[in-house]
Amino acid sequence: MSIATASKALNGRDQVAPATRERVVRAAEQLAFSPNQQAQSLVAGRTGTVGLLTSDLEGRFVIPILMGAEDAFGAGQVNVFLCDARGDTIREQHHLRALLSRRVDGIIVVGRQTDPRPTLGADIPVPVVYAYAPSDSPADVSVTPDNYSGGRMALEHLLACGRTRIAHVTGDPGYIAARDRADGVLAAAHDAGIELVAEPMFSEWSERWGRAAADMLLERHPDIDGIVCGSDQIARGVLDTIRDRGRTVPDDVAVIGYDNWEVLTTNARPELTSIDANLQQLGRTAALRIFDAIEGKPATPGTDHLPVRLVIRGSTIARR
Amino acid sequence: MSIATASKALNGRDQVAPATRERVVRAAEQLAFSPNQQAQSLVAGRTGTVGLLTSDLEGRFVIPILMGAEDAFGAGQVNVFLCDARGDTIREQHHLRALLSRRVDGIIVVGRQTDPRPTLGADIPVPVVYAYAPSDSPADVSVTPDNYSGGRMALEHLLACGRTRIAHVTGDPGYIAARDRADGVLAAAHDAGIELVAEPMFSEWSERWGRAAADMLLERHPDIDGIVCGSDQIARGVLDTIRDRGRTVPDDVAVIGYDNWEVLTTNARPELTSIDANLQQLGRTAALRIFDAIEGKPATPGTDHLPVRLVIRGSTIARR
DNA sequence: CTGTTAGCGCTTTCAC
DNA sequence: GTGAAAGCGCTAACAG
Repeated sequence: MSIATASKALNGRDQVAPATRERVVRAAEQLAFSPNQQAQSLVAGRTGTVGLLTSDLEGRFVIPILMGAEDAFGAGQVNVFLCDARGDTIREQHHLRALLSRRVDGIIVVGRQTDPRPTLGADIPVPVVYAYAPSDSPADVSVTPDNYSGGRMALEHLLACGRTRIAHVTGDPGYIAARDRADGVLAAAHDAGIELVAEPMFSEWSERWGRAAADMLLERHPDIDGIVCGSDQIARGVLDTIRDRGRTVPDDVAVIGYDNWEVLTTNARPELTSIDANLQQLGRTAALRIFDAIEGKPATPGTDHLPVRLVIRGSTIARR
Repeated sequence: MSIATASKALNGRDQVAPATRERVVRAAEQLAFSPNQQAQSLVAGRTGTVGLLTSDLEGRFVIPILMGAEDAFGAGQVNVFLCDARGDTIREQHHLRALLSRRVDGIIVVGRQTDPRPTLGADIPVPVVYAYAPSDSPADVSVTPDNYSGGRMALEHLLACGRTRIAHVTGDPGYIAARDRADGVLAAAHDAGIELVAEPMFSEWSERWGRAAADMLLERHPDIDGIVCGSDQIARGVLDTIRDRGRTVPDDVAVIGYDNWEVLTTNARPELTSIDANLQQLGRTAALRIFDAIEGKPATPGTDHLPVRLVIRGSTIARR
């Protein structure tokens, strides 16, 4: 029995007698034979591995994206190298080099904010897709959540709940995510022919800020009936203050968060309505882009803004 | 110029003339040559890759562990395949097979709770270390946080803060983590010659339960001055209720959480003292165990309980 | 010091 | 239908 024949038998090549194939398969099982992917890759010229290069320390964004990517690739077909650059360019270069020398078939770069990040450069010999944080080069392929639409969606939901005296409390204005969401909120208000009770309030992504902002809003606009928050953390702070001041949610004031971070939304009093960025879908899309590029399909460069979705809970519509 | 010589030059073998080496290195740079790890691994018999097999969907535990492991291996020296089995045994087997056929040098298995998990079996041809969730086979190597000591540490801290009328509110009694922590709390109380104001209260790992439990405790034991919580989520609920009932933290009641989950602890009012499981250290230790095993050092089977640490914030000691 | 040779484990022609 | 041979990109052993 030659090695070549065994190879054909195991790989389903059709130049093998059924009987022979049978014998080979049986033998392989007995020996618990598992083909050496290293060697297979060497001859095939592709490894079936992809690198995921991230700086998302907390893993809040990267994990759903990774899961989506795994889904798209098909579990076990493609494996993912996860590398954490910790926001350090040197370390990123280091990891990039390592990934390339391991001959990954593609690279997904995941940022921790939606601000554009520096491109890895055009001379990478494998396809690269930027997820969450788009690349600053229009020649690259990027996928990112549509924060503008998210902002719109949040405000429109409050309108649909019958609210008209609405404010927007959000995080660090240095983040483009904060500005995009605020733009969406303002545009939706404008389209509906209403004005927010106050200018959007920017500060930091924390519960503390949510508490402080809500305090001020309730003081100066006692008739306020809806607050769009730029993050779930801010929303948690807002909820606390409303409660402390003896008002109820959602009867007096409806509150909506952003990110749909489960640990925050489902533990809130009442549970928090929020905008979900569909990160798993984002990961899936990124993986598909890589896949297409590997197959040689021409990539459309530029940034794709993927749809987000509204998750309604008790902070905007009372549960009975 | 022969290929072999080039290889020697680039790998720092000492049988090359300095001038030749110089020439080779320069040429390599010009061509942006990066050696094919696949081929190197094939001949070396080891790949410099490790598999991280997890079922921790949220990534709350796995990310710090991954970071610790990366640290220990040295960034870029070893790369990590991250595979998420999603709590599904079939998928786990699938990933395991994929990892083995990729010839990883070792496997770290990360669970999402500290209850022992089924072993992958003794017939894996590479070293395996179980992190967070130990293996149920004493023949395996496991590292897990020392929840018992964590419970002790929490209670001792409240004692050190002068508290004596203390209760323990924790999560699902189906989790060994809940039981271990409770045992530690009780043991420390016993050693100090005090009794808890009530039996440890088990229910679920949620803020909702924390709120309900605190309500009951304050009702029945108005003089209570300290509460050890089994998780930060529970602690957040406890804090809310204490506040709602007009008592202050830490003056009237000191509260300590568990897990040191930043998003919960640093946003609390006041910020939450908590027990940190040192997961990054855990990851580092797991990686070192793998490393030793790869080097052929004999492994000590069994479960190692790694020390945890106390992180003091305003919920037990007032900040001025 | 340099180059030749063999071989890592596998797949793929291409004769037989 | 089967097997011998070449080669994927690299390193190690040995001759020159």
